[in-house]
Amino acid sequence: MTDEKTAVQGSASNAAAGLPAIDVYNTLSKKKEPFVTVRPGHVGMYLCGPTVYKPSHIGHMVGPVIFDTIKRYLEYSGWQVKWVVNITDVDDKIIAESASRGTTMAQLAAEMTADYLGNLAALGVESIDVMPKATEHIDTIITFIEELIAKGFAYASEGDVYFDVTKDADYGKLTNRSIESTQGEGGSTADRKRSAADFALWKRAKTGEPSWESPWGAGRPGWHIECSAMCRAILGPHFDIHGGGLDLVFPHHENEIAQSESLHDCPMATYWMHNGLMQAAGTPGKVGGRSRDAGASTVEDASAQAATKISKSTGAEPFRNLLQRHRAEVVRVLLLSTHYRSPIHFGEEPLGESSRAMEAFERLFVRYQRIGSSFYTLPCRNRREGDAAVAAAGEEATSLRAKFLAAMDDDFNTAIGIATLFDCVRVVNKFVDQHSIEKNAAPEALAQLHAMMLVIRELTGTLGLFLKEPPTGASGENEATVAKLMELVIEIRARARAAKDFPTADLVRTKLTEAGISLEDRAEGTQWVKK
RNA sequence: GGCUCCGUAGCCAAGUGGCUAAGGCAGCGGAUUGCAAAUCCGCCAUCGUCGGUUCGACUCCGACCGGAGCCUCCA
Repeated sequence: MTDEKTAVQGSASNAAAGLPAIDVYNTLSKKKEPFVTVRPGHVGMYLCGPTVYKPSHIGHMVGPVIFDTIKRYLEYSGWQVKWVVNITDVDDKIIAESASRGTTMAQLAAEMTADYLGNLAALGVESIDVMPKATEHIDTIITFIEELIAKGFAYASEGDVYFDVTKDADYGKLTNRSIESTQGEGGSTADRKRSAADFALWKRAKTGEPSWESPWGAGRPGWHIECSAMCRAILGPHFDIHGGGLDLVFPHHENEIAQSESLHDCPMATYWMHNGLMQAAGTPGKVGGRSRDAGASTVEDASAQAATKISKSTGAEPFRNLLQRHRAEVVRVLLLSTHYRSPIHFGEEPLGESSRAMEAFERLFVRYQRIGSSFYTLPCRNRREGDAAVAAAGEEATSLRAKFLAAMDDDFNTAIGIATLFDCVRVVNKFVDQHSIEKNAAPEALAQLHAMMLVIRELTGTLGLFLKEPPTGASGENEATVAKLMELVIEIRARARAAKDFPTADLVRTKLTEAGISLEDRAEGTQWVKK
C-alpha cells in the first residue's frame, strides 16, 4: 500500500464512518501515517506483555498505561477496540527463577501474573480484552510452526526448530538490519542452526524442564513464536496496531514479522508502535535492564562505562513497593506527561513534581464539591456527545477542548493534552472567582461551570485520569475521630481569631502544618487538608 | 563497528521554516487574606557547538561535542 493512496482513502473512509482523522507514528515507515483500520470502525491491538518471573517494576507499566490510553481515546472517538496483552509464562528465566525458589514454573508464573495484574488495576489499566498465556496456546503454536516448516521457512534440527532467515527476502525491514549484521543466539545452540541469525521456534527440553509433546519431541516454544501464533488466533493474520517497548523492536518484533508475514503474505500489523523506556532520573541507563558492560569489547569502552554501571546497580524496585509511597494516579500522570515515544525520567523527584502538579486538579474538584457537585460522578461523554454539548462551556473551554483533541489526534500527544488540561483548570478557577460562584451563584454562571467541568471530565477520562475519588487518608472509624478532633481544633482557633488573638491562632496553624495538615480560611469557614 | 533516537529556561517537558517558542515544578512581583493557604494577574529561554542551504532556521543539510536505546536474553 502506498502512503499517498492510504492517506486519501483513510481520511475519506474515516469521515464517511463519522470517525476523526488520526495520525499514528509507525516504526515500520519511521513517520506518521493516517490511521486506517483493516475493518472500518474496528481496531485490533496487540501489546507484548511481561515474562512473569519476577515482580513487575515501573518499566513494565509504561506500555500498558500508554496503550490503555490509546484504547480509551480510540473508543472515545468512535472505534471499537479489541486489545490483547499476552503473558509469557514459559521461558528460560522463569524456569531458572522457579528452580532457585524451589517451586514450579506454573506456580511462579501464577504468582507473578497476579502481581502484574494487581499493579495494572491500581494504575487504572482495565481495558485489556484478552490476556492469552503461552502455555494455553501450545497447540496453536505447534500448528504455526508446522505451517512454517511446510512452507520451507523453518527447519527442525535435533529436536529444535529454527526459523531460516535466509528464506525471508525482507528480513530486517523493521530495524533496517542485514542478516550478516545480526549475531543471533550463540552458545550451544549455534551449531544446530544453519545461519547465526536463525532463531528458535521450538526448543527441545533438557532433563527436568517443563515440556510439551510435539512432532519434534518434548520441548517448549521459543520466545517470538507465541506472539505470532496468538495474534493470528485472536486478532487474525492482519490487524491494526502492534505495540511494545522500544527495546523489543529487535529482535522480538523483527522476528514476529518474519514468522507471520512469511506465512501469511499480508502485513502482520499495519502500525508498529513503540514506547520509550524508563530511565532512572539523573543517571544514565534504563530502569531494570541488563548492565551495560555486558558487551564491552574494547578497553576505552570499559573505562567509559564504569560510572554507568555503578549508577545502574540500584535496579528497579517492585512496582507494588513504589505504590506504598506514591498513588498510582501520580504515576499515570507522570507517564502521560511525556510523549510516549520519548524516554521518561523516573525517580522520587519527578514523582514528587507530578504529585504537586496533579493536586491542582484535585483542588479544583474539591472546590467544585464545595459548590455542591461531585466531579467524580459526572458522566464521561464520548466525542460526539462532547461536540454537541461543548458550546455551553463557553469559548475558552471550547477552544481548549479542540486543542486537546488535535493534540491527541496527532499521534496521541498526551503531553500537550495534559498541558491543555492545566489551562482548563485555570480557566475554570478564574470563572469561579470572577462570578463569585462560591458566594452567590447566578444560575447561568452555575450552568456554565457545570458545562466546563463536564469538558474536563470528558477529556481527563480519555487519559484514564481522575476516574475514582482519591483516598481520604485516614480510614473508617479513625477518620471519624480525626474529623471530630479537627472540628474542635478549628473551633478553638476560630474563637482566638474572633478575639484577635492571632499568636494563638497562628500557633495552631503552624503546628498543624508541621503535622502535615494545612488550614484554609474561607468566607464559609475553615477547611483542613491533609498533605 | 552497524542501526535508531535525543540535546529547548534552575529542573521536567511540548512544539514550529517567518505571527508573542505550550504546559508543569521551583523562584520573583502584585491582587486577595489579620497573617497565611488556596485562587487569579504579571515576570523568568533565542532552542548543544560550528558551518551550510534559504529572502528568512530553533525548525532542513553537514561536521563536531554530549546523552539514550538496539545489534543473544530485556517492557
